[in-house]
Amino acid sequence: MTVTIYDVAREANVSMATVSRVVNGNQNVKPATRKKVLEVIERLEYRPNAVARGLASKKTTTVGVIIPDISNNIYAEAARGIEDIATMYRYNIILANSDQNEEKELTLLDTMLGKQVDGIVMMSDAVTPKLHQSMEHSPVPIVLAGSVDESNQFASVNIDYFQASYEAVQMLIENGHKRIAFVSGPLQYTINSKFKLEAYKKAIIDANLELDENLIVSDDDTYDSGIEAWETLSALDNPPTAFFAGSDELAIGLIHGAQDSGRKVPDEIEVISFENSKLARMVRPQLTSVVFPLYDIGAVAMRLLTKIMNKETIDNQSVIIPHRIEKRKSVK
Amino acid sequence: MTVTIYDVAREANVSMATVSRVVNGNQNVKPATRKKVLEVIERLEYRPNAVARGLASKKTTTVGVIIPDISNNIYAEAARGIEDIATMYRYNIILANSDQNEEKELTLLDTMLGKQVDGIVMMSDAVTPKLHQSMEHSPVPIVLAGSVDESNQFASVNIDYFQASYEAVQMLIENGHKRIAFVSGPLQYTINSKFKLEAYKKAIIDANLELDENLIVSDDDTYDSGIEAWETLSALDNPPTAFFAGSDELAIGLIHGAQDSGRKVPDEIEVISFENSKLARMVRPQLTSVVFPLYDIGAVAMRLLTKIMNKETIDNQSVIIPHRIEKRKSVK
DNA sequence: TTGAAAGCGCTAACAC
DNA sequence: GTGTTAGCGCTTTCAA
Repeated sequence: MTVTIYDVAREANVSMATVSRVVNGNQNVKPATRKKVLEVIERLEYRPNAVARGLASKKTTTVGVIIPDISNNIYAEAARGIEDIATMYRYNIILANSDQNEEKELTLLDTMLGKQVDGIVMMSDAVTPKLHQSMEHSPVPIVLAGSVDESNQFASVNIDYFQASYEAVQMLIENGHKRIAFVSGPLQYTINSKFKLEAYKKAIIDANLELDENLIVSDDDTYDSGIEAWETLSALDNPPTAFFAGSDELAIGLIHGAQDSGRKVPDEIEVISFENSKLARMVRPQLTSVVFPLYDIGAVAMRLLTKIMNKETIDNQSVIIPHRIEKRKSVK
Repeated sequence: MTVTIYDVAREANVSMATVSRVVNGNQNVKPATRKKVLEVIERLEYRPNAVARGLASKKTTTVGVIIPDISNNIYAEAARGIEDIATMYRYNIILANSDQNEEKELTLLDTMLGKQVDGIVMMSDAVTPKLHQSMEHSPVPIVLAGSVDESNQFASVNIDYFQASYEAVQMLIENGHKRIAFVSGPLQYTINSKFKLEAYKKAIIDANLELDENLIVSDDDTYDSGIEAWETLSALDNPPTAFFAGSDELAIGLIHGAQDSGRKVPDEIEVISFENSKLARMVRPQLTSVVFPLYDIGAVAMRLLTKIMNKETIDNQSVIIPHRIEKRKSVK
């Protein structure tokens, strides 16, 4: 029914081996033979079976991608970067959502390894010990994208979250603010707890400002949480006049909260975000934001993975991409 | 090196067939035997090779997903719906972006079929004749998600775009507007040209309003296009007072354009959108919008695909999901 | 430059 | 209940 390599071999009066050679671009085939085989392939509409090929060659030219949630813009952006580079190197991608749930992450890892992927790009906001251990046992290379493994044992691609956050808070400090809040996503996420928060604290302390725990709020990274954060923080006896938001949605929530209670941004209230998604330009005032270049991170991670799969020597497993702050109108 | 079914058979003193049976949950295995095998599997950390399994069984438990662009929220939402249901039925997903480019769509189809996917979910804003033909030749089932095939030859999941659009325009008409603009995404997309636009025209004509071609603007579905559309339309001698926007970004661009030139929404200008992404709640005023339930469409499409792959009888290949309009503040 | 043949790791009759 | 065996469709030595 389906045409196999054997069928074209027979029709072309050559052996399977020869057909295999022309299909795989092996040069050791006489041009005339190649031509003949190619014609038969065309005529029979032969399409190589990648599964059989994978079994024989032990390579599937597909990589696994485990991300928390594809419907979240930040991860979708990274996924696009990963897929673009994968395509460029002729890999396909098996994509799955973990919802940042350790058990799912473990199952997915196992499933993908069962499917014999040649490598894995992983995004996880919290590399737990168990996950870490499973990853160590992987027979194929894994690279972390926009995800921090504190043991520094895996290949990874990130920006300098601490430095970027420090600069963001500093910008607010330089504008004269004494009461600066940090409105964060989940503190279970390594990046939030170990970098953004720590950088916030250090910037405050370095500037001899009072570090007030009441000014640190954490919930999820959503718009509604931003609005809520505004409400609780603005109700303080001595409310903040500036905000360092962990995400664009949080920042927008904060801004809308402020505006809805008649405060002017940035005249009275200043907000700096950490993300710079396309949302940043779609609010008034437009967001000043640390740029978290997810597309690039995904792309670089995938490129790194191809190198490792290809056994090229890697100079640096822990890639740090340069960051910058995009200045717009939510900060003076 | 890697442990195979043969290794566990040997260690457990049973045949490969028996191991295969326990791995596949076949009931014809004595409990004691099963237990013994399971222990060996655990001890040896045996992980079945899905590629070998796929070659032998001719099923890969993976489906292909071809979408225009995963970094676009609308498609990401659908992808999430697809993946959730796929996971539920133990399928994995090979995801690829077509950029709505016919050639890429064709190549991707071919690649995925080569990888022996068991089925395909396809999103394409324009099913061209060539694409149509390739899809017809697919040896595995294909279902269209949020995509219209006018021949109605393939399984598909959609909403009633025409009716939904008609209702949207009608809402504006009922609010007394005489000059209503249609600000659309690309008119090459079937949904835009055959449904939204046609419904707009019919609603205008049915209400005995003047159908003015100057009020029909098409570019891409972006925020910036929305702003531009505002600029060109508001510069008209007899500018529109209401807008039917093809997407949330377009609607937000329109609103910001209006607000930036001092117009009040919805007091002076009313806008209704077609999408209802989470952006709809993140603008002031919040968007009134036709809801385009992409997550559901993806989920239902995948569910439909599982049924077809499973050779269940399908009562209706062309599923139409109910639609509704979410009323918020951009329309009075 | 080409062919023969031995797997790759598993499933699925079929036999016992 | 369990084992034997013949593939699944291809790659990859090894010879010629």
